Amino acid sequence: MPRHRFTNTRERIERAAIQLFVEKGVAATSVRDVARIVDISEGALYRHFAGKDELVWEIFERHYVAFASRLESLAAAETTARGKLAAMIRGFCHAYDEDPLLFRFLLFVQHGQLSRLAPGAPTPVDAVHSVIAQGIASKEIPAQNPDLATALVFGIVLQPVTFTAYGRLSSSLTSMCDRLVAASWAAVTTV
Amino acid sequence: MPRHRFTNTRERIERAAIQLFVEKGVAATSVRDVARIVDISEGALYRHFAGKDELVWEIFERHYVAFASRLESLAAAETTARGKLAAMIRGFCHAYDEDPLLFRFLLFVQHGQLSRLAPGAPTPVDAVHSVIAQGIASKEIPAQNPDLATALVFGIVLQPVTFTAYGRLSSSLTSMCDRLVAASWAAVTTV
Amino acid sequence: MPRHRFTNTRERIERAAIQLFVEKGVAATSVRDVARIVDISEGALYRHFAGKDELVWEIFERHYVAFASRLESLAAAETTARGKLAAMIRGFCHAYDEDPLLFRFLLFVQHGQLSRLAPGAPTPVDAVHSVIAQGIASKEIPAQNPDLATALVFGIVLQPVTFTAYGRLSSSLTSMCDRLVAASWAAVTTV
Amino acid sequence: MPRHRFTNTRERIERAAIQLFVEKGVAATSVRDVARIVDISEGALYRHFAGKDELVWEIFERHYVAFASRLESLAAAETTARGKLAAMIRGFCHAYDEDPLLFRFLLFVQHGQLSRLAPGAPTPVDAVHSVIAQGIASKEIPAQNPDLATALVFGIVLQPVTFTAYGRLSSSLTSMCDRLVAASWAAVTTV
DNA sequence: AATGAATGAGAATTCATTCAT
DNA sequence: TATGAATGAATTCTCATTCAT
Repeated sequence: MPRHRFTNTRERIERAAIQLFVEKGVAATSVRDVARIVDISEGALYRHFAGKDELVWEIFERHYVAFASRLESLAAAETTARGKLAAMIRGFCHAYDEDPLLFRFLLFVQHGQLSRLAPGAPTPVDAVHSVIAQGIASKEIPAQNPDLATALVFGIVLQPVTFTAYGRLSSSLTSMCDRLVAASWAAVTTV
Repeated sequence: MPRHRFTNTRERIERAAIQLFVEKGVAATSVRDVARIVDISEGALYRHFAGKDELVWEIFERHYVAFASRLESLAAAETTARGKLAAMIRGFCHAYDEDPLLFRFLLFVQHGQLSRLAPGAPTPVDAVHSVIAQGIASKEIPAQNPDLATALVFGIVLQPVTFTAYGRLSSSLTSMCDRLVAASWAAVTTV
Repeated sequence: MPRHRFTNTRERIERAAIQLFVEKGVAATSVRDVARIVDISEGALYRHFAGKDELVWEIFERHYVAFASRLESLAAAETTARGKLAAMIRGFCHAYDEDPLLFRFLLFVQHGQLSRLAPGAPTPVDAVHSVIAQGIASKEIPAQNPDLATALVFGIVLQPVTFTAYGRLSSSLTSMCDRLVAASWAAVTTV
Repeated sequence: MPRHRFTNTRERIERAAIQLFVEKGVAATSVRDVARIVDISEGALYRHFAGKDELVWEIFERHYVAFASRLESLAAAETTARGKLAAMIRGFCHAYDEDPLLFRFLLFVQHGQLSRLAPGAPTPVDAVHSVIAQGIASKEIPAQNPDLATALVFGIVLQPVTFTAYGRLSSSLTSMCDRLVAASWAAVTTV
């Protein structure tokens, strides 16, 4: 049975991969597992991706950079530090709710992939860090270690994702978004 | 090399395993890797641990439960919700600074191990959750979802560990401890 | 060496396996041994069989059940107990002479495999037992324990196979077939 | 804890080994399995036997030769071919009933051990073969291939042991002894 | 005699990847 | 593009055996 032209095989591979990588972890997911879900042969997968590592990397890179850019745009549309931070956190929440699997993929997989990013490539951490640093410079945020402040914001936003994955929280992040904004601002301004 | 008597092979295996599991991840660490560092044969390792899974599990279980108990003791020695929470966060910081590798091992490995814990076994999450729930009951902490509040505290405390692992923060957690306590309390009381 | 198309690797694996299993025993035959004879890599073997156990089982099951059915057909074509028994014994002899290796494989391997057979699956023992029980019911065979009678027949027919394997008898069973029939009948009717 | 002098460790090892070898097969039984049952260390076992192969061989050789001699004595005490044969078959039955595990050990293990026997060593097969050959010479038994006749007798006597192992027959061989004698004689004299 | 840690060879199995078709 | 047989290296684990104590 020849597969038709205009297939979306590549997308189906990415989707299956994301799912398995999140469910079982990258190392525990074999190329065979992915091929089986997509219902193609293992060999066929190599027509679309150079290898397993590339599969992980290509999915990661594209979405990670896009997400970072999106965060930067959201921040750029606001004028105050608090507004920028709130917009970014809302961006996190929406991104998670739009595609929880993808979000968790990016979260869990980054450990192994960050080192491959181009040196100047924008990252969500940079985006938040930059807003906080500017807020400190403009005195909107009290003087402090901007890296630690960034860590606090990331912790506040991402830990609920982890808790959700474990079933300790119900699933929508958007519904907690205001709380996360408030908590982040409180954490960052309480020195 | 003495063949036995006064040998501490088991401890050396645990130490090597923790190091490699943190550096490369459990899946990417082979039994051979561990044996090579300890400078014993692969087969010898199986005299001390029933298998790779057991190796991970035994190290995890012992320290995880011990840490949870320690947190509970620290909280029990305090009377107010804030005091309990502060004591526990200090407990986290000290635990990390005492043995950063072990702490990160527990942090990164828990995903796969939590399901093996005995049903009633105490966990750090339970310890913090319990203090927060009591604080809400006693009005020391405003009414709110205690699970979300717990997530906020964990995010605030653990994300700096992650940032430290990536070199984005300098290494001592104790030095930031007061800040983490303040940020946690602010996050939890700002609803 | 063509990589595939019109390949009969699976059959070659089965053949090599039967030979080695008979020569050295299942436990003493490694997957590597089999792969070496077939001249493929060990890994390649797993494309055709899920594992060593499955290799043994699949070969056993197919031929064992087929042989049992064949015996049943042979018996069904006869009318008297003696005729049925004779036909079955002839069936044994022909089966052995057709493919002595396969026959010995079935004989030596059954110990470990019988428990995996589907509960109602026909077996050669059942086939013979059934004929004997009917013969006793119809008074063609004197009243006696039909299990013991079945054992006698099996012993008479199979022991020559064992002796042949040890070189104590020359190889064709068919040539002794009439004798085995006569001996079986004598053993079964002498109470 | 030093074990006492006058131990019977060696006997206990043999007993455990026989049991495991019969239950699981020689190849599937590890030295560790044996040591565990005897409750000694693996190393200690090597004080009593040079190795696993020797363990099998020493148990086999002693009992096999003893049994063959016993059969020869039993035959020697009789004068007629039928009497000798009957005595030997009774010997088989008693040997089995006295120690079914040991009997089955000898039966199942001989395949791998017979080649190690000293060239002239007496075997049960030789004993029976010799009686039958003499019976043919003396016309007590009709002219025929004495090897085939020996096979018939062995089949008739040993197959019930196999059936017993599978639970298809109840356990005492002695109770069927007369029947086995009659069947054997019938099989051997019906040419 | 006995222990138990250690070895080293080898077992079964998995897996990313290649390649003829 | 797609297939699927094949590879070869690596992985987990077992086991008979040795040896210092």
